[in-house]
Amino acid sequence: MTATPDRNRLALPATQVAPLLLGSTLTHDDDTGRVAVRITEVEAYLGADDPGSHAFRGQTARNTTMFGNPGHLYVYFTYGMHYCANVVCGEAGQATGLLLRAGEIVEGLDVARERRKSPRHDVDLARGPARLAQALGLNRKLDGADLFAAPLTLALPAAPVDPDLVSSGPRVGVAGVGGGSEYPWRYWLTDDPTVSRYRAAKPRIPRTVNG
DNA sequence: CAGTCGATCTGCT
DNA sequence: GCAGATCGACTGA
Repeated sequence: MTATPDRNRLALPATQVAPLLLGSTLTHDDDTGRVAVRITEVEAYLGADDPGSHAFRGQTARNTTMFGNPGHLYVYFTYGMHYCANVVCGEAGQATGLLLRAGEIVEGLDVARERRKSPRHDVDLARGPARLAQALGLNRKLDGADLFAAPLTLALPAAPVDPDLVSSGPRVGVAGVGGGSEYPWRYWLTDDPTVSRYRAAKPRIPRTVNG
């Protein structure tokens, strides 16, 4: 390896970093346990110009981390009960990042099972962004944390995986502009069993008031 | 397997 | 007030 730190390899728009992050390993090691996940699915968000991004409407208290330096973890709380985690990419201010959508538990299987009681199959432990965050024990306290320092370790592969093994398609859960095939910004390892099942983003139908 | 729905925080209107 | 980068439980085939 050259002297180029892995952090600098993240200082590009998320769509360019995506193939590099697939196959990488993220480890979280604290007093509640040590779990490592091999990333198999990510979703790119491109900052102020991306209607599907949290950064689209500018910087807020929640998304400040996205506007910072690459190589940090952006953790947000959503739907009243779930955490999701992004790897911040690009240069400071660009607010581009990769949502970690799915992975394979490669270390700390027992700890991951303890954190995620419901699934009957280990393949479901980190299948989906909120599940992955829960299996790794990620929460708002880790928002802004350095991915290359304790308690986190991000290990990038020496070289990106073979492009033939990578598939891409529309993002999940992003409705309207930015949710169609116009933006195929979801990337996954083809045929990997831990990749989350695709669900088309559908606008919710409001309940009728008069029941 | 596909469709539906509740849980309930955060930011914007 | 309301929609959202979701999940798990439930329903009907």
